[in-house]
Amino acid sequence: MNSAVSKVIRAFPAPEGTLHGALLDNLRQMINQGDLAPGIRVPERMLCQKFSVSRTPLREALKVLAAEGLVVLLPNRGARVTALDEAQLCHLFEVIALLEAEAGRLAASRIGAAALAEIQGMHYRMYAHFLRQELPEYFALNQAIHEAILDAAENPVLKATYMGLAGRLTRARYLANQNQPERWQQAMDEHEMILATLIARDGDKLAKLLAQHLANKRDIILKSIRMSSEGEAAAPAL
Amino acid sequence: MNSAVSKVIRAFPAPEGTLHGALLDNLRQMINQGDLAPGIRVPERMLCQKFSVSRTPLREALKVLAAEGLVVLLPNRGARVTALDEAQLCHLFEVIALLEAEAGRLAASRIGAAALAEIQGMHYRMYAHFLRQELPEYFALNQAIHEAILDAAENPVLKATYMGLAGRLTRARYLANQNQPERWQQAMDEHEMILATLIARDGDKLAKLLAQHLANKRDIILKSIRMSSEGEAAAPAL
DNA sequence: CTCCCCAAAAATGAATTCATTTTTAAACTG
DNA sequence: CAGTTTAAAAATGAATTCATTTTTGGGGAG
Repeated sequence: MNSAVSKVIRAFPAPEGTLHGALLDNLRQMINQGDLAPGIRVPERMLCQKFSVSRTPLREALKVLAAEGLVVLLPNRGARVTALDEAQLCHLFEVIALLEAEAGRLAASRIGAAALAEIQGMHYRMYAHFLRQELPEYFALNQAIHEAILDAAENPVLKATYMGLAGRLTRARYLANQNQPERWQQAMDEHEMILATLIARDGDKLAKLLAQHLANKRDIILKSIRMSSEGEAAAPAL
Repeated sequence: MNSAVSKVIRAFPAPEGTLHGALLDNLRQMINQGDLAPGIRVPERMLCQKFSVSRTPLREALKVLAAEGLVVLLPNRGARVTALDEAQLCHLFEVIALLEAEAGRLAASRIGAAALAEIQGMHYRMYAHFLRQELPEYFALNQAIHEAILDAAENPVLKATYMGLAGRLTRARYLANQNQPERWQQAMDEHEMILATLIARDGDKLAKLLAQHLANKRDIILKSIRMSSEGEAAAPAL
């Protein structure tokens, strides 16, 4: 039922039965939840102890995360979580908006009745969580709906690319949701429009709505960053 | 001078002084040149011998290539180069065209005089190589020009995303160029139009031209695939 | 002759070990 | 006492080693 909640964002699925695959999931989660602060050095030993594995699979996982842009590897100086400054965030959103708008356009013409019903169902469940102000559940379904639109576009490359970039935003988006609950109602309204337009199969309008939805999200995140870095001296990185 | 020739397509630059970084370059080149045929198993030992390294850095490099989609890793069963079938190729082009069209739109408004002159210079050098029918040099400058447009868009995320996807096409594009020289003239004409439109700073028109340019490239590659897999029984993979 | 089963060989996944680089911290100098 | 130098400690990069899985090839049953 709530299987969408535990879904992991990943462009290319790693083998399930391997340690480095499991490590990828865990490290992603740690980064997204903020357990690994951006910018600070991440000692391999510590992570090895935490996950009870040797350095070999851990280092493989770090290489993959680096290839995805979630961490940066400095030669002989370890890995650190990528810090997202405002400029990079805007760049990320510029591309993500492009991809999701195109996905909406494609989805409007390609989506089938079953997938449409599925999205509708998720939408109403999300609405219920919104009414009860249950943020984690709302957040998960929100992501699931956007994913479903990407699925409906029926272009695996488009989806994988989107997932890879969206994964880099997960942490920022979650923080913004926590910091700016007053924007919640507006986001919910936008989702109502998005669903209606998808049902109407108006691809161009849907593309515009999704792009605007993301632009709003971006502004919220930017405001949230500026808020949280108010007292700190010139450290507006996330 | 001809530094563009040796340029490597890579979304996130790997550390230079490390073995696994150098291995990434070498493996990419081998894949793009067809030294590693798609679909067949790639024994680690063989590659270790070839590059005179142990399996540790090699396996790290393979994990990264897998994350990028250039190879697939089957648990306990090794790595193999990803085979691009027609459907995946179309999906790739759909996304790449989207990205490059947007890059063109952005570049038209953001590019500076110096960068524009640089592109013009590359264009004329490319034309010279076209006249002399020097495919490798033409090919390298062609890529460099498309890269320069991405640079001019001034969005590092857009460029990195584009580079990652374009890298997966390098092999196919090179093969198509070899197989279909008669299309060369048309591609050259299209580049003339693209340059003129960039100089005129007509973003919308440039976006359309680039999308069309890529659509034509896609058709050439598809035709080339169908040609080369004529006799073979249902093996239209690249 | 074909198919199936099983043992030997080879390949992969991961831990350990070794070498080099970086970090640290204390001692020394001015 | 501040700043520099340097030696010890720690961390990273890579090779080696070990365990498990898969592949392969031969022998036997039908």
